Amino acid sequence: MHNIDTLKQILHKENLRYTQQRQEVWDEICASDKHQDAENIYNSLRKRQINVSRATVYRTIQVLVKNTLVRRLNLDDGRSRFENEIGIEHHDHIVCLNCRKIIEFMDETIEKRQTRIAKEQGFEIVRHVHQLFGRCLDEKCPNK
Amino acid sequence: MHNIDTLKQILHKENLRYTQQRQEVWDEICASDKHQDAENIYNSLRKRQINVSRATVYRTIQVLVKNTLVRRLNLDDGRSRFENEIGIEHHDHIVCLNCRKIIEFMDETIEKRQTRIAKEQGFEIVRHVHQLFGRCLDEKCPNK
DNA sequence: ACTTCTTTGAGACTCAATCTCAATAGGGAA
DNA sequence: TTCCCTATTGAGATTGAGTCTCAAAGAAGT
Repeated sequence: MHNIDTLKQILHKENLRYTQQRQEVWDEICASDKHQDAENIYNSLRKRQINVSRATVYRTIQVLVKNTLVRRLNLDDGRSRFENEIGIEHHDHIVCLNCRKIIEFMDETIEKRQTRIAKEQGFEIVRHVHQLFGRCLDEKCPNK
Repeated sequence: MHNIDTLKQILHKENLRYTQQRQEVWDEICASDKHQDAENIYNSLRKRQINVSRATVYRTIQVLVKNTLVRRLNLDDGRSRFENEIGIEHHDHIVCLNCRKIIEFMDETIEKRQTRIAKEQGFEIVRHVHQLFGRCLDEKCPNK
């Protein structure tokens, strides 16, 4: 399938070998639209009887992030979270401080303005972080 | 002076005692417009013959951040940086990936749009993170 | 199947940050 | 000022995400 080729392609480019473990880590990240951390990914794989070590999970994620198959999110809670970045349009995140629900957003005006602002300051943007932390109105949110 | 009263006020509100160490940590953060990390703050104080432990630096910073005398910045390099937040107008940051130079920016349009976007999604924003990472054109930047 | 070189896994290690607990020091009462 | 009570401090232990080490296992070309 498509995901296998994508992975093989970047591993080849990086002079790395195609292995079962790397495929499984990549599959796991693609399979979930949740924003999983490394430990979640490791546990999900183990639960499915797939032998893989924490070290391999972390090492594989590094390669995937470097090649923009995966995006690393830092939501200020001490661990990185990961999301599939292939075939996904760019977006930023709104996070509920109570229930940790994550909503994605994207605003063309903001994107353009930040590019212009950086340019005015003599910067060329490589990446950006834009996160809105707040409280949601969800029924199930402990917020009430 | 003004900074002493500010600190005494919030310590009183938090039912905490006013101590020399807490004052020194707060002074050190106010004294620098650099975005220092906890280790920097600790070292600066030690260099000035001020006895204070790492534990106290970290503990004091927590109180200052909780009471918005100080802002915590997470620039994705594994440690928090801190800046005085008293009497400073709100701003976000542009960071050079090569020389780590930090420029502050603020855009009213972006601020308003993000508030509206969050509201549309049923969120009330408590705080936000907006950071632009890129490469600067500075002469001294190893970027060249 | 053979050889070579990469990858893997278990556990050691790193590093920022937090915690522990005995010793120290605010600060109100007298 | 001194006493007393309780919070704070400091040194070092601990935590936890993430990285490193190195012997054993595995990919891939011949």
